[in-house]
Amino acid sequence: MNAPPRRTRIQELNRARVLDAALEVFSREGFRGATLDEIAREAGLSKPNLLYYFASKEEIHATLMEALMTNWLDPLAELRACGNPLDEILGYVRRKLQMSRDFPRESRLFAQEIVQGAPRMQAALAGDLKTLVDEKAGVIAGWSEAGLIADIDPHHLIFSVWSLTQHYADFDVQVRAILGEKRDPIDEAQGFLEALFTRLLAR
Amino acid sequence: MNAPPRRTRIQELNRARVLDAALEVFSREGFRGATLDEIAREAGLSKPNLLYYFASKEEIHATLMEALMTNWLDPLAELRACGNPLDEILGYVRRKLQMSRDFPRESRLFAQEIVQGAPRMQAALAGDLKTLVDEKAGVIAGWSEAGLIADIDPHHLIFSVWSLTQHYADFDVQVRAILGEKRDPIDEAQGFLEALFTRLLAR
DNA sequence: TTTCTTTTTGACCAAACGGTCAACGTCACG
DNA sequence: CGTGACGTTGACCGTTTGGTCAAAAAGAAA
Repeated sequence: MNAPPRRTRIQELNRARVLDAALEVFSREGFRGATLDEIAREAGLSKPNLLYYFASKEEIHATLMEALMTNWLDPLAELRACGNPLDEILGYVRRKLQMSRDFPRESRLFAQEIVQGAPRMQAALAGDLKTLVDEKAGVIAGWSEAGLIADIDPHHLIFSVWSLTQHYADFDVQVRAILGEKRDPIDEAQGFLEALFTRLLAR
Repeated sequence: MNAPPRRTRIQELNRARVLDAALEVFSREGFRGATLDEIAREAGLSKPNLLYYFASKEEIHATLMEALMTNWLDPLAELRACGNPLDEILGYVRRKLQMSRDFPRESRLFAQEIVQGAPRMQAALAGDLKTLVDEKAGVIAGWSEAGLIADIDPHHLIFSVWSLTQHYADFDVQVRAILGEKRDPIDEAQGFLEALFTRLLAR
């Protein structure tokens, strides 16, 4: 497929620094709102130096999105048809919620891209993502038909997992403004969401 | 309080055109990503003409957010303590979902602002919004204690309504990419969400 | 040390940005 | 019809934007 990158230690290090800085800025400002100057400053490099590692703003963003896509699909990919249905779905919810806690910037980067109409990700959505979702929706539909869980639309079930878990990363400011400083949103969400999905799926 | 605006017909019309164009562009690109040139073009005005009606980009955005805030709180404000608990909550869900259908741009504008850390809305979140949410959370907690609905955290219940309904506006591209062209997302969501909240709240 | 490659940077560029202004139309109303 | 307020615009300004480039500095290999 693609040839091995063949990178020096310095390249490895500085590319990583750029991508981390870009994640910070893109997830905060969106693609158009982000500037190379800000990314460079955040990465601790001069702008020309940054452009030595990545040819353009587009390329940085594309690199970030590509890496994100894989990690994003992972928690759903882990859902096993052979496992206990309720456990499998609750496990998926737990993994997604954990990602909202551990990778909120990634979640917001993804949210930014989708809210803006996914101008540089359409293909991935209709491709890999749809393929995986349809497959897992099939698994869930099978469980419903076998009477192992309640009879609900599997696609909308998956959407509900996404929205309920990602909400705690994407809308973090709002959640914290309402709950106050003393409460840990995601900690509380864990119990709430487990109860929600348990009740939803019970026969 | 604030003096009556005293506006001509032309002012009324053109201010409305600017705000509509700005809603389109801001909701698509975020604050920094949006440009006055694009808003002006979308509104069918020259840039200086646009700046005759609004002093700055900030002012357009602020005007938009202020108008949005009221409409955004409305569906929750309508929740009545004296009504039937399940009906009241299902009614709230229905109203919110209807807003995702009728005002997706407003939903995305709001989402953009929050995802970006609510830099020009912090006060409103911790103020009016928190006040209203806390009040209604109290009502719901009362229903729980009275044994009229299941015992769940009222704040997280409200978050779940927000995330599940707004998802269909904010992540519209993704939802459509997965469901395909022939399915009507919000139409299907109606039934799904009613089932979800009925099961969640049942004693 | 020498030589060659990789890395870094200050100076620079054209385009796009938010915003201004003086001048010029257009409108309502007496 | 005249006149004063309202509405519109082309030309312009200083700054920021994504991106370039030649030249210098730093590493690696001999």
